[in-house]
Amino acid sequence: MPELPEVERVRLSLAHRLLGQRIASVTLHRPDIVTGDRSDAALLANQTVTDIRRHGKQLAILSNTGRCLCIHLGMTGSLCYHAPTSNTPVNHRHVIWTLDSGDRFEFRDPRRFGGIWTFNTFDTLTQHRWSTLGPDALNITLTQPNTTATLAHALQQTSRPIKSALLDQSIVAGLGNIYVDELLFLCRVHPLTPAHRLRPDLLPLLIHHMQALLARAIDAGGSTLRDYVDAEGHSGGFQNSHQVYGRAGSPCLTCATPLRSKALQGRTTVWCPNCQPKRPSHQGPPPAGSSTM
DNA sequence: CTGGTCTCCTGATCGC
DNA sequence: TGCGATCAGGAGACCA
Repeated sequence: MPELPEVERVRLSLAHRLLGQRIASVTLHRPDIVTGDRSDAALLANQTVTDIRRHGKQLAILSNTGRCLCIHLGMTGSLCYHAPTSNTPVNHRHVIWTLDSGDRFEFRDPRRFGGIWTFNTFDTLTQHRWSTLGPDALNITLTQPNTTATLAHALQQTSRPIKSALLDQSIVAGLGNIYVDELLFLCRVHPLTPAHRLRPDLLPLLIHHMQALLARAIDAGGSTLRDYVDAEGHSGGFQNSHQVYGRAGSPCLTCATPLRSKALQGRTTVWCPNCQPKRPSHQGPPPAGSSTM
């Protein structure tokens, strides 16, 4: 479920509750979801939370000792904060952290596609596990030409469909099935367009729409399709703003053409055959005098 | 290198 | 009411 906007909402809501709090104890119900050192210390027992960071869809919880936990929510993972008295679902709670205050936060993950990785330092995490990730989707901006160039280069290197390339976390970290479909619709790009055939002058448009889309999704609290909630239990509202995701067969909100869908890489892909033709008009030769990158 | 398929799991939903 | 088939937001392994 969680893609970048949802994970960012979890980060913000968790930080609001957790920063400066000391973890009194940790209960590990399912050791196999933790990779690396599974000791209480590695899971931050008796430590104070100093920072919560995010890269793509992954979170890092840092403590005053320098240790850190990397948490990946997978499809159904959630990190929820609870007061001592709250009664919440007790199944699939794999790890429970109890704070000095008595409050607790829990990692639940019914499908167990998510997981937790322990590291002695945040640098170790960034140099190993996170080193294979591309730039964070929120950090690719037109005002930082190097981030734009990195993405442009990665896309030029592959003939895979643009949809597959954008889902690849080593090219850009944070996009998932929902937001890639939404982004390609906004850019009027057909999802099967070979990445290296994307016209260079479309890249600024792609980046512009990516930033705007993610920002709007974060503002709306993310997308809740089934059971996504942030650390304080709040659902998202952005699912009501989806233009194409989940709307296969329904009329395009722009031109009323029925939206098409097809499995690509095993993921349902939805697009408008009229707004996103195989050869969009704006993928023809650029107007004279237009800039290229 | 590529896409397609399968896999890890559970649960919601739909048609019969 | 029950039952099986189908489908999910992620991601890595494997095969052709």
